Amino acid sequence: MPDKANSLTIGGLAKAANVHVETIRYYQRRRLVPEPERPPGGIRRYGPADIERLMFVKTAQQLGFSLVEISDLLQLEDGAHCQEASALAEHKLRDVREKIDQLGRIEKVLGEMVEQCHAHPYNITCPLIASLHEGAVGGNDQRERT
Amino acid sequence: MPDKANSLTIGGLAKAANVHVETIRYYQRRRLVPEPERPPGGIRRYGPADIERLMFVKTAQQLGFSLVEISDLLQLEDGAHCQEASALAEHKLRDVREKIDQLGRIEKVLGEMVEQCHAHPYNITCPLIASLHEGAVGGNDQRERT
DNA sequence: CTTGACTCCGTAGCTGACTACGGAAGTAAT
DNA sequence: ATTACTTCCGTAGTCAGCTACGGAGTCAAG
Ligand SMILES: [Zn+2]
Ligand SMILES: [Zn+2]
Ligand SMILES: [Zn+2]
Ligand SMILES: [Zn+2]
Repeated sequence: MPDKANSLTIGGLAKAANVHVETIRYYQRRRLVPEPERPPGGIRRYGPADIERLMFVKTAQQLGFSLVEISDLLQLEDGAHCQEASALAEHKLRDVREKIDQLGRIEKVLGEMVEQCHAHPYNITCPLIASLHEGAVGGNDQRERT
Repeated sequence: MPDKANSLTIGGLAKAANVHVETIRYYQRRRLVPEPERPPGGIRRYGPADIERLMFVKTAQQLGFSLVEISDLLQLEDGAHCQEASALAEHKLRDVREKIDQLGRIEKVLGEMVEQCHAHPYNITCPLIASLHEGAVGGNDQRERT
């Protein structure tokens, strides 16, 4: 019964998964989603499995995985490679926590700057601008790779 | 006495401000830093003011300002445009807080996934992978412009 | 006066995740 | 059967913020 199940054209699939057609094609080129055979001179059809796959990608992406990392995750899709999957997820978790820390520092500095700015008397130099001259944020610079 | 004050070549300036030479040139092209005149057929010289300016840019950048926003800030460098400067900073502060919120949500989901993964019995499908299939993160999607 | 480091300048490449464009061919509705 | 929408496919462009390359000119030391 693949006739009624795989009934979507790429446009329908795009709507169903809430992505653009070009995004699907892009994912196909990157081998993130499979590209079904096409009946010679005809049009490819897609079904629920393809929708699911696209949503997997999008969900992982919202969790901060890059497309490269997502194709790694897809290698583990059988659910049997718990070890590797959780290693990836833990790594991401560390990354996310680092970002939160850094942003917290930034928030503090920016918040103080804004506060000073609101508090300062009318005719002296704006302390917000002044603190940009002084150098403000402490914290790690280098971005990690992968 | 500009002779001894403006004594750095672009390489020295780069070292003093801890950026790459090419970055300085790039900033010059973007008009973020001034490009001093060059004695015909000679070499440009830089001084402390140029170091300061570069550090201003780098500091603002660490606070999450884009180069475009930084050139806006530089328009306000006289310290007299308190209103506009604090508006920019407050906007950034909102952006930073939004990012922190979103990352917090992600941290929660990822953390739960990892935990489940560590807890699940040995021979069933890894729940981490399973939750990627279900769709996980709630929260705003659309990225703002500017 | 040669060597070697550095400057100047323009242009091109990189990363990541798309987005746009253009022409041909298939498909659906009237 | 004509029109209008899609699909297919490849290539190229976008955004930010650099980074690399290559050839010519300049400068200071030895
Ligand atoms: Zn102020
Ligand atoms: Zn990482
Ligand atoms: Zn698991
Ligand atoms: Zn904003």
